[in-house]
Amino acid sequence: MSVQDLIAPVSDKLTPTERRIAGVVLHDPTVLAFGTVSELAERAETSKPSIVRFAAKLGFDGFTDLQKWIRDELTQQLASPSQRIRHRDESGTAARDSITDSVNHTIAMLNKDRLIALAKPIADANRVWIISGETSMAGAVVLHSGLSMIRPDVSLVDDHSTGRELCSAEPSDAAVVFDFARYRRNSITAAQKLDDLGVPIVAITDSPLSPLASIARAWCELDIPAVGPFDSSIPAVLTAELLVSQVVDLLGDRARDQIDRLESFWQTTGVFLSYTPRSNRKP
Amino acid sequence: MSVQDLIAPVSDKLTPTERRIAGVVLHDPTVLAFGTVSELAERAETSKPSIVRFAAKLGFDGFTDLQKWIRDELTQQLASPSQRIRHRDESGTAARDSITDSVNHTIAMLNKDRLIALAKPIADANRVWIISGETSMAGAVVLHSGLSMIRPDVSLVDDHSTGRELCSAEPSDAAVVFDFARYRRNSITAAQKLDDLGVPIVAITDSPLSPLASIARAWCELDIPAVGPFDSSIPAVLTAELLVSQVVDLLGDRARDQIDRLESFWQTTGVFLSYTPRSNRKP
DNA sequence: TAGTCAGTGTACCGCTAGTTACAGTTTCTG
DNA sequence: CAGAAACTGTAACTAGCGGTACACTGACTA
Repeated sequence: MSVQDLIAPVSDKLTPTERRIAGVVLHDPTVLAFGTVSELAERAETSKPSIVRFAAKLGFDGFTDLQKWIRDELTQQLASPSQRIRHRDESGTAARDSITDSVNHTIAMLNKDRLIALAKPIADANRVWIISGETSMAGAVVLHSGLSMIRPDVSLVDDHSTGRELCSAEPSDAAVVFDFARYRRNSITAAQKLDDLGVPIVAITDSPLSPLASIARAWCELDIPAVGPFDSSIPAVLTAELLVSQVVDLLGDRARDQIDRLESFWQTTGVFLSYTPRSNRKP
Repeated sequence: MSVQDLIAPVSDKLTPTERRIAGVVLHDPTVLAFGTVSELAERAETSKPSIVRFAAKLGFDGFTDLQKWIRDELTQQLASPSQRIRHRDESGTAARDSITDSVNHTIAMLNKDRLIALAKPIADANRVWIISGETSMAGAVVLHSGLSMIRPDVSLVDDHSTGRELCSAEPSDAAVVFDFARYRRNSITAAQKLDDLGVPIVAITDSPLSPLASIARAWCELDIPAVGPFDSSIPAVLTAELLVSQVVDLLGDRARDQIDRLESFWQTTGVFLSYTPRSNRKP
C-alpha cells in the first residue's frame, strides 16, 4: 500500500489547503517519513494544525500516527529485496521490452535534422491535411489536436469522406499521411491523389517499401512493436508529438500567440476545473 | 555507502557498550533512521549519552547529525533510478529523457496485478463507455479501437453529447475515464453521473488528487511528461494498449473469435492493399 | 595504597516537537 | 441578508527530544 492509495479514496473530500499538503507529500514522500509537522507546513505554505488535520482526515490519530504508518511501510519495503526482484519478473515482459526498445529507436531516429525535414512542410503549408489508417489513428489524433492549437486550417480527413474533403487541396498545402503494414487502400489512394494535385506529402510509415515512401517529400520509418494481438500506436503518437513540438519551434511567436489565445478562450469558457486555489494566502 | 562501511573502519576502537550499540544498529538500521536516542539506548541496554558518544566516534556531530546522514542515504536509495540518472546529466535532451522515463515508469507501474484490477471491470461489463479529455484523447481512441475489435458495445462518448449518450448506462456496464491535470469539467461531471448510476469506473489519471481517483473502482496514476509546450499522450496510449491486451487475456477465446471474424470481414471488403509484408524488417 | 583515567550512567537543561483551544474569515444556505 | 457551517491560522501547552555537566566505577600504574 502506497501513499497514493492512501490519499486517493479521500481526495475529493480534501479542502484546498489539504490538497496542497497532499501535493507536497505525493511529490516527495520522504518529508512524511523524515520530516516534521513544521517542515511540512512550511513546504505546503500552511500552518501546523492543518497538517495534523490532514493526518486526521486520512484516518490517523495525529501526524505522529501517520508518520509511524509510513515508516512501517518503508521499513517493509527496505527489508525485503526479494520483493523488488519478484516485482521485476512479471509475465508479459517481452511486450514491455519491445515497447521501450521501440521508443528508444524512435527517439534516436527522429534527430533534429530529420525532424526539421518533416516539420518544415507542415510549418510552411497553407492548409494541413492529415490522413491515417486505423492502427495509426492515435498518432493522427495527436497530430491534429496539437497542430490545431498552434495554427489554423488543420484537417483530420475522415475515412469515409476522403474524396469530398481532399478535392480542394492545393500545392501550397501539405499532407501528413500515417500508414503501416497492411496499408489501408484508402490512405494510399488518398495520398496518391494528393500527390497528383501537387501537394507535398510527409509520410510516417514503417518501411521504405511502403507505397508512401516513394511519393513523400519527407518521410520517416518507424519500428512498430506488438502489444498483445495488436500493433502499438506508441511510435506514431511519439512521432506526432515530436513533430508538433518541432513545428512550434519553427513557427516561433506565431505558434505561441495562438496558444495564448486558445488559453484565454479556455479560461473564459471554463472547460477546466479551476483547481488553483493558490490565492488565499496571507502575508 | 552503507552503515556497515561507516562502522567498519572504527570497529576496533569501540568500547564494549559502543560495540553493543553497533550490533543493534547493524541488525536493524531503521532504528537509526526512524528511532530516537532513548529508543536506541534502551535496545542496546545502555544510556542516552553513550549513544551520542557513539555517533561522535563515527565522526558525526551528535546523534542528530548521524541520523540526518542515514536519512539522506535512504532517500537516495528510495528515489527512482530514472530520477537519479536525470539528476546526473542535467543537459540537453530533456524532453526525450522524460519520455523514456515516463514510459518506463508506466510499464513498471502497470504490473500484472494492477492491470488485471483495471481490466476486470471492462472484461465483465455489459457495455463499455469511454470518456476522455483532450490530452488523453489519443489513449481513448486506442482503447476504443482496440476494445471494439474484441468485444461489442464499446462507445467513445463524445464531448458534446455526453448526457444523451450516458443516460442509458447501467450498473452492469463499466466506464473508463481518462483525465489529467486541468481536469476537464465535462469528463469529471460525466464520471460523477455514471458513479451515481452505479456504473463501476476505471480511472486513468495523473494523480491521486484527481477528482476521479476517489470515485473509481480501480485506478492508476500516470506520470505525464511534456513535449514542447504540450503534455504527452504516450502514457495514456501505452496504458490503453496494455489494457486492451489484458482484456484479451481475460476474455480468452471470446476475444479471439471476434478478432477472427473482423479479420475475415476485412479480407472480403478489401480495406487493405493485398500484399502483407508483415515480415520485411531488416535483420 | 593513592592516583589516574577511560568507560559509563544520572540528572538536568533548553528547545522544539506535536497537539489543542480558540478566534477570525470565508462560504454556503434558507 | 442574517445565521450557520466550514475552513484556516494564532497562540499557548506539554511532552519528549538531544545534549551536557558531573559523579561514579573499576582497572591499571607508580
